[in-house]
Amino acid sequence: MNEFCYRYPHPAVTTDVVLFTIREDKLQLLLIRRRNPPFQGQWALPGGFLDLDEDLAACALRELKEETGIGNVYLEQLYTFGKPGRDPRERVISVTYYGLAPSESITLKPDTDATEAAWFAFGELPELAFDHRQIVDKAHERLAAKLEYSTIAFQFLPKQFTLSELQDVYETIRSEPMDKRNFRKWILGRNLIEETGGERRNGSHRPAKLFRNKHPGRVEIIR
Amino acid sequence: MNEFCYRYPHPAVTTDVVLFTIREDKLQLLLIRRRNPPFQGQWALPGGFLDLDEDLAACALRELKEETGIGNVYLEQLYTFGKPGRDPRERVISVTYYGLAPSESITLKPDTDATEAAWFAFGELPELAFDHRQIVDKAHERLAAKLEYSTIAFQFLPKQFTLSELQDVYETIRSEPMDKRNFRKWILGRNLIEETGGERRNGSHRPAKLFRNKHPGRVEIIR
DNA sequence: CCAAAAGTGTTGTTTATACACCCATGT
DNA sequence: ACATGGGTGTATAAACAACACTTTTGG
Repeated sequence: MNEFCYRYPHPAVTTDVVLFTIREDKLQLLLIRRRNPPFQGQWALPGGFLDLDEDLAACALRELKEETGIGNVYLEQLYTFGKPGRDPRERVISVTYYGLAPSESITLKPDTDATEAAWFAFGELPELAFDHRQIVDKAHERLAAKLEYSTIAFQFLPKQFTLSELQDVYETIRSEPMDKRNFRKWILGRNLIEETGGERRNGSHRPAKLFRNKHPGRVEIIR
Repeated sequence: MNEFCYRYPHPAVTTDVVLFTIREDKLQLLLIRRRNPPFQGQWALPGGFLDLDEDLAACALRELKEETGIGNVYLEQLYTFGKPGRDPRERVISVTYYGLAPSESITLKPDTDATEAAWFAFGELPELAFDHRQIVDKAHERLAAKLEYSTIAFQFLPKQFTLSELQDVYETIRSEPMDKRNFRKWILGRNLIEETGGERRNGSHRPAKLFRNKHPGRVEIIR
């Protein structure tokens, strides 16, 4: 007990993750229900304490995996929150990440750290533990900004996707409709995607051509 | 000695600051010479350990003040660096900030923590301690990006400035010349600045009109 | 009168916006 | 045949880029 001693006081360091996806044409994010105090029973971002031999991003990925079963997602460092008093137990610095996952690739497997993990529509979030509401707002702000000048939108989609699906991503996050012809002209003019040759038959209507990201895995700055 | 004990290991948390200014038509940044090991005698970013009751930004400002005598500058959180091994003593998480200061307002008063503080041209930096070179590069990248879509450039200038001075800021950071007429059309069309009515007589040539930022203190997103 | 930086418009090109109909498919 | 989402072009407006000479001052 209390065996880790230092000559000067040290804060605790955690990572927390805001993981977005798009389901049912809504922007949703992943929360876990806390099984321990403080804020026991309340919804919170997945996250936890940094291991001393572990990189920050690795910690974020590990906690996400442990608490929700989700791996293989795109994560990017968001901001570091550290106001004194944000955790009632001790001084905690939280290095936060945000991430995007295609809704297909995600299966929830809640584990020991959390009693429950679930997706919530961004517009219908419950009250969150700690200052997590502030973190969520910052993540949303960053996501919306980055949509406009990077290829981050592709991270919401599987390897192959239709132009309508891509447009849906933009419309959902911007929460306003876009003109179909202008959108297609714009995205095709960027030289970011190419036809796969395949098509998707999706119901009683004309099949849609499938596209792929020319530089998958990498989020690039455009404009 | 070793009186601060925890049940789990805690990393140390520091803040480091990349402070830019423009002098002699060059982008310069502020370094201190380390007076203690590790990296004793090498140049490094101003910064130091977080006090447990102190906000992160306050820590950055305090260390900057203590080590260089500079206060009252615009600081913005940059990124958090925490790779294991980046400090040979113990695990250290560094929450970094970058800042901009008008060259007029800065007087260096090196203090006890550092033997020396000095400005270096960005293109002629000495070898830096820790991973500070990486931090500097990230700060420069962010500064250059932010110049294009925010009003951050004003932070390099005093309250009143001429359009040529403002253009010099843009040209210095982008390191390429801009067309004078297009620049003036562009910046005046943003509705960000206004004439003060005064003018600056600066040598044997026509005096320049002085302008001021309409919303001083606030860095806004434009475009 | 000379040197030096301040100031000022027009034109062509590129990029963004507004807008409506036909196409291929499954039932 | 019809309902459904997929696919396509043109015209106008706005933003950007290229470009050179006159003005005011101090010495």
